[in-house]
Amino acid sequence: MATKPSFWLMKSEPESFSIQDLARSPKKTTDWSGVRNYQARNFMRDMTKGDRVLFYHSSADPSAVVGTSVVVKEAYPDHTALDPKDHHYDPKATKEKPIWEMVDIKLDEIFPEPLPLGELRKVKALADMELLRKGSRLSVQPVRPREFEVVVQLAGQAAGTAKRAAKKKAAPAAKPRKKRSSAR
DNA sequence: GCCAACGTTGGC
DNA sequence: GCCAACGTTGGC
Repeated sequence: MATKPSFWLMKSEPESFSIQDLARSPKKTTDWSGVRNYQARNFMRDMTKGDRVLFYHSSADPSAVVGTSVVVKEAYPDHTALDPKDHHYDPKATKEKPIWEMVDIKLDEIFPEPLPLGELRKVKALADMELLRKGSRLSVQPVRPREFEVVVQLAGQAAGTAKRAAKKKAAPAAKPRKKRSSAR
């Protein structure tokens, strides 16, 4: 690839399409139809194959970054804009001028533990993230490489913490060990 | 081109 | 369910 991969964040309400839905999709891939915001569309036009995407659950309990995915198909017309029966139908769109576009993304990983918005706000290195800006509503947004890296790293840490907590919880149920002299 | 009214998003 | 922050629409 000519350029380095870029990094993005895409929002979805888990009620309509969750990362678990993505995991169950054929080839763990979905098209990102239904975006009806020009800025978000323009960002999708900037995407190239191999770009990495943070998957975010909005209006969730709690809202959180829940995993990562990869762009596998670059922007092409969003056919749902042409379908009068579709919820995202746009009467201004035509076959010649589709207006709206979408990309395909494929699941990379589901984080062992979601990273809630509240946790992300505590992290200094993420202070400039678009997602954390007051009143930010962009459903498709760029993420700095550094921010992407930090989020993925945090997800790894959170997983470790959760594992240790689970172990601790399970420990009291375990049989008390017979003491024996250690050779060490 | 201005701007009020309206609709939507999304955290809380 | 509330409401702040936006984006869009349409009258003028």
